[in-house]
Amino acid sequence: MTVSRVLRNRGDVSQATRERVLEASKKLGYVPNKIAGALASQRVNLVAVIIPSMSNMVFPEVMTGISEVLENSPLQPVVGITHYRPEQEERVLYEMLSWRPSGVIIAGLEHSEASRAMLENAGIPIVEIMDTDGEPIDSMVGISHRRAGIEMAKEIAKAGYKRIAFLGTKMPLDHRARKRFEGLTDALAKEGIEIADHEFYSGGSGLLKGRELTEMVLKRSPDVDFLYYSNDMIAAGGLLYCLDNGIDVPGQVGLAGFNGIELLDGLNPRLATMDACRREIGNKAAEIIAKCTEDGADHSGQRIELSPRLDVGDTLKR
Amino acid sequence: MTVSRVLRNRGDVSQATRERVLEASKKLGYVPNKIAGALASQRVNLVAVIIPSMSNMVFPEVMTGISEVLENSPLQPVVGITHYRPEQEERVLYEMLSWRPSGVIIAGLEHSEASRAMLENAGIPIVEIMDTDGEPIDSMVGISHRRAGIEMAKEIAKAGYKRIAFLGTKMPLDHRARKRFEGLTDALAKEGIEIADHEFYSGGSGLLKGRELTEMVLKRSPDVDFLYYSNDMIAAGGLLYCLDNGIDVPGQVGLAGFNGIELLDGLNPRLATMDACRREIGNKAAEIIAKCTEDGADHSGQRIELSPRLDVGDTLKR
DNA sequence: TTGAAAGCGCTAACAG
DNA sequence: CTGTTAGCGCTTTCAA
Repeated sequence: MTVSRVLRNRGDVSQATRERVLEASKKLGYVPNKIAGALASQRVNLVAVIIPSMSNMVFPEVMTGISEVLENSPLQPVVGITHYRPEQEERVLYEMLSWRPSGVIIAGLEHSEASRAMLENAGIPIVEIMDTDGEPIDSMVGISHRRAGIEMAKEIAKAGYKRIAFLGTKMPLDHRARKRFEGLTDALAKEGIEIADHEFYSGGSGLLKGRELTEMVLKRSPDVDFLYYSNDMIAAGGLLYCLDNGIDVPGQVGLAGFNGIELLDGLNPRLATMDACRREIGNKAAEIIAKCTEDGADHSGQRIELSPRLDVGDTLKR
Repeated sequence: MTVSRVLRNRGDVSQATRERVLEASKKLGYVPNKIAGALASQRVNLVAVIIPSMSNMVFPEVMTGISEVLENSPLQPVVGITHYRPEQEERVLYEMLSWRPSGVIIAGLEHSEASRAMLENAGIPIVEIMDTDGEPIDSMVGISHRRAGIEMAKEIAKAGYKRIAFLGTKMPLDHRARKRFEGLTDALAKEGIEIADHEFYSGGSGLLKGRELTEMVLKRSPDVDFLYYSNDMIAAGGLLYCLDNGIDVPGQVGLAGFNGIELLDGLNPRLATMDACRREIGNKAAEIIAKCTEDGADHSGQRIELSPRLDVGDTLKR
């Protein structure tokens, strides 16, 4: 009835009735039922955001980026966590899609067959984020992790390091770390360098984990002269380990992380790292969805590749 | 019809038809419409989680705690971010409530009048988390930040520090930091000690911010012998600053943070801190909501106060 | 400018 | 065990 028109401020309501309605609804503490609204209008102002984890600092920042732009729109993000498990991704996706969101932002390009099918048939804008090494279902925005690995390899080789070790998360889980590893390996191979050692771990990433991994590798392969970590937090742990043990950084051993975590900016020496453009990825992804719902036009199939900035810091010789 | 029964595995369906339905729905890629379902059943398996921020490590951990228990239930968390702004909280809350969630978990005990009213009239279980210094609307689970401040003050006084400075977030925003500050101040007063200096900041907390604040305070008040920070990240920055500048910790200056962030476990020396029980708070809060929706019984009005564990680490004399 | 009526796609209660 | 029917609280369309 008229009430509905007032509350959604659709025109064609006289000032008098409008005020009457507003007053009454305030007095009754009326909160509209979006469920009924959504059902009737076939429109839901929700965007599903599906990410692997919330506890490693990178996804909270992506979320911040998404929220930033969605706050200037009627859209609201709803997050689902997959814990890097494809079955979980499938479940969460199914759950989310059954709410008929206006769009979905999902991390990664690798999905189970069922997940792909759901995404393809959802009939809403899909943005796959973080990674651009592969074919998106619809749009994608991210960086090339392969290229990130390659660039880092070039920098390491240029600095003259020869015995390089990789320390990172267990591979089957984290496709992006894997791609960086592959990029690194391939690019080093071109320089005639083979990975001297590697160590994979599972579980949370903290300074302590970084220390442990570093100690393990350095004890096992004392001749290693460069440590490439899959994230900044364990790299920072490694750095602290080296400092504590009188290892000259970057002279004796060079170090690099990944992500460009702002939190760690105050480290001394400054860690070599590569900014993964997390917030920007969130911004762009949200913008794509927002545009689609605003004008209803087709903004699908966008491919936005951002360029991670390499920061050599003080832990990589020049 | 029967399809609905199969998909919700309500009994009373023969094996034969059940399989037929399942097969058909899979082939058609059928995803049920929860909106319609929710409207019809007057039940929505969503729990609204309203928190101030996602970028400071504490709330992601609370979220993890919440997800952990909700994963074993039909419930799904939906997060809203307030950026520590009451108006934003009001907006987000209104938005969330209009989806008629099964419960709400909201950070803090301080809310605008409008927010309180909404919460009180929502007719669903409300759990206010993080803080127990005050009166909850319904249930609450958290720690007493006031007491945390008091305990830290006692420890500091016991260690013989006399010139204590507080470094933390700007007050009007963060009630919990304020309560710790007040607890600290009051307890120190009892020992005849007055806060020697304080410095408030706004914006993100990182190592760099910790360094800057610490430098500022130490230059301004060179006689300060203890620095109490409102979070571990800036405390860690302060610690690095002291180490870099040849300040003896904890001899010349003692340091303590707050939160007990696992990420920082590998710091050397180990930071004195207090575990804020973030994950456990998430667990308990989610459990309350889950119980309510499971048995429909009244589990309201619970008050769960957890005890933060003090860890003196190596940056507080003993 | 306002009111009335017809669904949106499901669930719940009941009848077969 | 299975089919039918009547809403859930809105939006939309159409008539007044």
